[in-house]
Amino acid sequence: MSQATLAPPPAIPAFRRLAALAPFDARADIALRDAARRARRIPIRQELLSEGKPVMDPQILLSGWAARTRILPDGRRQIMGLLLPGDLIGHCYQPEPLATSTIVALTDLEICPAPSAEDFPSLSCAYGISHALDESFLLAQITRLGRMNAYERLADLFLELLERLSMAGLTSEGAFDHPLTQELVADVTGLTPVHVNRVVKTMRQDGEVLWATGYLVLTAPGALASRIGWAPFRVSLSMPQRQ
Amino acid sequence: MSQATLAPPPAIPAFRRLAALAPFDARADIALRDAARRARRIPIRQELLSEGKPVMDPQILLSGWAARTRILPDGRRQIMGLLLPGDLIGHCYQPEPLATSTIVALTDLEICPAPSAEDFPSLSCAYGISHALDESFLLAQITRLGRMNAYERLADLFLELLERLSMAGLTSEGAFDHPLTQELVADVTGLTPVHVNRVVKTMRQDGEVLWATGYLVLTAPGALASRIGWAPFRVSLSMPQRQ
DNA sequence: CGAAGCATTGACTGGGGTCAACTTATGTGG
DNA sequence: CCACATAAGTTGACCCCAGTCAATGCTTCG
Repeated sequence: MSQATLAPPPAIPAFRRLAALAPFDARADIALRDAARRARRIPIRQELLSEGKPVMDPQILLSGWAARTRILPDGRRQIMGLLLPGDLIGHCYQPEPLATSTIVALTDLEICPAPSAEDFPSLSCAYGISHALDESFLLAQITRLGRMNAYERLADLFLELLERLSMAGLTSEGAFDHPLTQELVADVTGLTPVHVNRVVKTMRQDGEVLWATGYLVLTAPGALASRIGWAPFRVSLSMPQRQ
Repeated sequence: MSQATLAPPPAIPAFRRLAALAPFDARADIALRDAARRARRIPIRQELLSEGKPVMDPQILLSGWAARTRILPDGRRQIMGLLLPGDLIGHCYQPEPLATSTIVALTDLEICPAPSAEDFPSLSCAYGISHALDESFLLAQITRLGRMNAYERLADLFLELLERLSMAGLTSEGAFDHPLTQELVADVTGLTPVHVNRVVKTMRQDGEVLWATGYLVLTAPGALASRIGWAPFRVSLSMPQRQ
């Protein structure tokens, strides 16, 4: 037996995502379950990281949504990206890291300390890929804001969310639960809440989305993706392709 | 002597930047000079990385400017960020990395292989900080595109360039050389070339900038910074503060 | 049941895009 | 060294996407 024992697909969505990025061995799986037992609850609206302040030890987001935000002196707010179950928080490669953005809980959260990559080498691969994906989300966000119109921005964002949530097994048939208000979507997409509302109205009329508070359905994700030229994220040859 | 010998301030701008991020020892300095001797020239407009293709071994940009770009199916182009002397190219933490954006030379470049952090531990700190700064530039870019008007976008970009170039010693008195066309600035800031031209005209009339092809002067960087709420980048407590 | 937050809609405005013409560099070959 | 070609910068006229302002419903939850 030269091959390390792989853990079975995890039941916890957050860990299912990590395993989808790069399989890890049974030892790492045990460490993760153990960490999950020491999970901490974070109430909605609480800040996990504050821009300019030291960064906490690396954590895994077990459940709930969070946002990386920056606020301009005059109050304008931009959300740099959303954090979903299975995402990493506070993984840095520089010494004494300072937070470059504020992370705020959009729902009540569960987070747990991330087993260190040194102790569990089979996790470092998943961590590295997760990190690279994070960067890739930022690039997608830049393209959205810089070169897409309002309709495309919303569609592109929804497709990203669908893709990311599906890695954790949190979607079914193009549908997923979410805690987004139209104001939050506006702060992600660089629009105003009023205009988000108008665009959502159009998307509904087009039959592209069903949006109810807390719940979003993309009726034809594939068609929408090809219409706006959206493509899945790919940051490593070794990352398993989705079907 | 418990302290490692620190190298004197490097003469090459690219290395001066790295040393400014985190001091390294004489051994690393020698390795860098040695790498510089094996520098490669890249002609203008050549691609260093291509989106979706495997990433080359880690390199240091010794001289010249490059851009991280993404092109939408219909030809719209967005520049995610600019690469300046001393910036790192192709440093990834995931296995078998694939490029998430295309990197194209805006001028003739010199690049050299980056001495590995394993062989020269005193460099890993500078690499880590450089990596964190890169992310921080992406966040700045997102805020620019999402929540700033055209005037602020240009001012913010110019201040970022001034700050970054000054770390390599490539500025004097708010002035620096650059290879930017108004079309390139437009692709960075998410505007059209025509509108960039109009905004530059206003900035000239305001006395904020002197822009000639190849050369940019910010007449009062400090005042401009406080007017638009710009702040220097800070990603590590251990990173030396600028004066 | 009241209050606060969120969603929705209309009327109007304006920043930035589009189109097109023209001027000014840059440069390349004869 | 000039002639021509091409790229880059400049300007005006006009338009439209998205912002602003404001009023009105609709939930949700204490």
